Amino acid sequence: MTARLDTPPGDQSPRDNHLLAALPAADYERLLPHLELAPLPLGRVVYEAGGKLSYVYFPTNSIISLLYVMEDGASAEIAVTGHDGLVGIALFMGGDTTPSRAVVQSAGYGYRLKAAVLKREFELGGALQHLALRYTQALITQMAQTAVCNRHHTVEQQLCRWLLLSLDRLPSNQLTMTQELIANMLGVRREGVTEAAGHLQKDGLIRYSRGQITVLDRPSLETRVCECYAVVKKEYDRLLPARTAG
Amino acid sequence: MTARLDTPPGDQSPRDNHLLAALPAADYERLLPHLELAPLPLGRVVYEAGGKLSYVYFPTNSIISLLYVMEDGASAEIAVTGHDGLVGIALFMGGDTTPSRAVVQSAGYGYRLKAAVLKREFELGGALQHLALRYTQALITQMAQTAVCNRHHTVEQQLCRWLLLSLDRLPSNQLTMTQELIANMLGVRREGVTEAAGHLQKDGLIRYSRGQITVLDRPSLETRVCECYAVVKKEYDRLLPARTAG
DNA sequence: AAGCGTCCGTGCGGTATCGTACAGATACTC
DNA sequence: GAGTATCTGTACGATACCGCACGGACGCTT
Repeated sequence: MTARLDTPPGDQSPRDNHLLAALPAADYERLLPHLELAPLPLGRVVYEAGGKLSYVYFPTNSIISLLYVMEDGASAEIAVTGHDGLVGIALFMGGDTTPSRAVVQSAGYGYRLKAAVLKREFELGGALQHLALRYTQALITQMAQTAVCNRHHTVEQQLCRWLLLSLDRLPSNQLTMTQELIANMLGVRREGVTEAAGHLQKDGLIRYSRGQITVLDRPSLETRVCECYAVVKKEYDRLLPARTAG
Repeated sequence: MTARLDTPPGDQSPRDNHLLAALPAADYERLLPHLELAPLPLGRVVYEAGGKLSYVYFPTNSIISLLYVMEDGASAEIAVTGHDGLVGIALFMGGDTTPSRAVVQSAGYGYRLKAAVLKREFELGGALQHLALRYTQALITQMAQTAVCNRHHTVEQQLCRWLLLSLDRLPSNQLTMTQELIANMLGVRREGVTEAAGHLQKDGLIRYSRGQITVLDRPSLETRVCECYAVVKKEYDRLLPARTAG
């Protein structure tokens, strides 16, 4: 299957990203000329582990995974970002690079900003700095909770968490993702995902077919998920602005 | 056993903390009047999950664990901080609090700064801001690697990682820590730690007795540890200054 | 409509870790 | 120096997940 973008660029606005949407008019307009719309097809590596970042990305309707790939090829998702955040925190944190990789998990679009432009804006100490740092703290919570979840919870619980985190960053209740890929994200066997997803399907929570997952019963999903999801969600809600109107 | 501090306060200097040590004289002297020496006995909860932080701590010879405790009481260590960093990043990140707890894992001392003082200094956008942000990025790497390690590596590998991370933050090759407590940190059973530590002891890498661990053969520990330790160490070395002379 | 690649389901033995229970050993207390 | 609390070692069945193998189902291509 070819990775196809399901939304035409015409529908996009930088304000679809919650961080950009929360900027005061003055800051926003200062950045606007520098914001480039970037198509983000499934599987695109936004930046490689250890590679120097030349842009930060503000996703709109796409989802980006932060993934760590080990020496032996095994992998694990560290965190996930969508319209609620940005990709490339290492730029303003001062390290310029990270040991993890950023890869498009759900195709869509985002706006990107040249590294130098972002750094300059960040150094002003204004709204963008505050938003970026608060977002980073939310991201930290997500990573911490991922660590806890990896230690203590079952594959099925983790799958529920993963589905809900993805759903929160998508416009519909449908996502395009094979079990193989989910297994890579969760760092488990593909068969483990098959089994867990089978349970959820049998109980009517989701429908699964050849890389298309439809969530049918979100409330039930939330009863099966571990506490990790709620902890992360609550922190995001607390720390970050919801999407403000146009 | 009572928690006893094994170093008298007289030996302490704020410059023993690498972040404080890296501050230019002007910045350092501005902070100095506000720095209070704080004894940090074993087990002391520096801040509680969800609680408001009133201080940031700059450990000197103590080690602080960031620990997440689940609803059912199970726990997992998210990251660890010593003379290389600071405790309380939520203050300058803007969230004021975090869902995890900070607890003293190895007794010693630290210097603390009132929240308001730290925030003010941070807002200046000077050396402290840069150092704090770079440290935060290093911490993020540690958390990410903890997540990966929890997913993919054995208890023995994780124990080695944990020992090495602790050792790097201590002046001697000896640490005071029961297997029970280590198990809480790693989020595994106490018996799992007993078994793993038994292997290491049998092979002469460590000596273990009633809460006293002596590392006898650090090089061998480094051959048994998973890649996670080196990844974290390398990022800390890259991002942060080593201790500069007094 | 035949062929082929991808994706999903299943089965089975192997292993790491869990939960529980208990016994021995070391240090502190009185 | 007897008693007690704490810490460490051991054992054993239960369980979740792994590694591997293979079969079947779906969908695209020609």
